[in-house]
Amino acid sequence: MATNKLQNELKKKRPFESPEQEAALNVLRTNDQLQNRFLRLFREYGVTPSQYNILRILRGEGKPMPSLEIGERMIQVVPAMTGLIDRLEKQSLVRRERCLEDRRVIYIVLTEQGEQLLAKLDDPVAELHRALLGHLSKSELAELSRLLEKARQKIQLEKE
Amino acid sequence: MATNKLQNELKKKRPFESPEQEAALNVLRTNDQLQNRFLRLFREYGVTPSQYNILRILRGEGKPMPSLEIGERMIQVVPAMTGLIDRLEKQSLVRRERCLEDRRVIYIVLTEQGEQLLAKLDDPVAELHRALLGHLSKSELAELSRLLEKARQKIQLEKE
DNA sequence: CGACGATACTTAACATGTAAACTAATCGCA
DNA sequence: TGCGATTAGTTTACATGTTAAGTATCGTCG
Repeated sequence: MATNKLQNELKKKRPFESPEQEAALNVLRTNDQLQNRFLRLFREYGVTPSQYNILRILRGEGKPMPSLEIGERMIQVVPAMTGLIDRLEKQSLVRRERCLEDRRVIYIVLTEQGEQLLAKLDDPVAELHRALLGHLSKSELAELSRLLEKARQKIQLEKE
Repeated sequence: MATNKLQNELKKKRPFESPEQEAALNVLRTNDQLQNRFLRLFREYGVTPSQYNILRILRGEGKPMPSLEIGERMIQVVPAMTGLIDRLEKQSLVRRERCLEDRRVIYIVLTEQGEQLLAKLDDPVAELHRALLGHLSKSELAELSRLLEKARQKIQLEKE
């Protein structure tokens, strides 16, 4: 075929220079659309995707964590954490607690309100995942995850 | 197996709730890492990924375009375009030109400097794509693109 | 021809992400 | 002991993306 879907979606006049570039743009575009949908869902509950991510990480860990450690599990660079935590604290979804043994460290504690918000979001989030990606078969989803994981291998290595 | 790669990467203690969620997080994480690498490359040349994207769209079109039309080809919402164009204009990579027939419309024109910057970036960009994704076979890349395109079908339908 | 709605774009206010520079506390080791 | 390097976190400055509201221009219909 002379043109393909993404090319058409982007109204590109020329074909892609390489399958690598096409795949990279597909990742970018799919991510943008997914993020956009979750952004809207989270907004109904007063949080942003990043804020939700932090709450999820805290719940997953099951106990307070230093903010840098949370940052490591996200893609984010350190300074972004400060403001993010500031806003979560303002909503009383987390609490800062200085570590007594090492006074440089500040633990982030998930509050009761934070737990409750997460609980309220569990079903809508799972449902949105299904609504957006449920038309792919289990084996397609598994293959997609496999390919994306393989894609990241090289990227991470180069990261140093 | 009890755990998988992404689960491990995220230091998650519990498995994913669904293959849909796992795939969505894989898209997110892969995108972040890809974007991060391109961010660094573009920065060496004084532009950001969004700015580069605009220049590419202009070159692809081959003639000046209204800024809203450029915005449509990106994921972006309208107001972001103004600042983006402002900064490109400050670097003399594009130029604003008011349309004489319809004075509401402002055409964005790729300048000679813009063309030159794009030309300088062509090789490094292609090379980075290969460096980051070249370890996937052609058929894997094709399958990845196919799955991502299929993933977007539902997302787009659900839009607005 | 003149007001009203639509269209193209801008402005403002805010959340996020990046880099660079800073502060405070701890560690290592002479 | 005590000084320099390291580590945790904050601040600042700026680019980007979002929503809501504003401005200018155009088209149309009464």
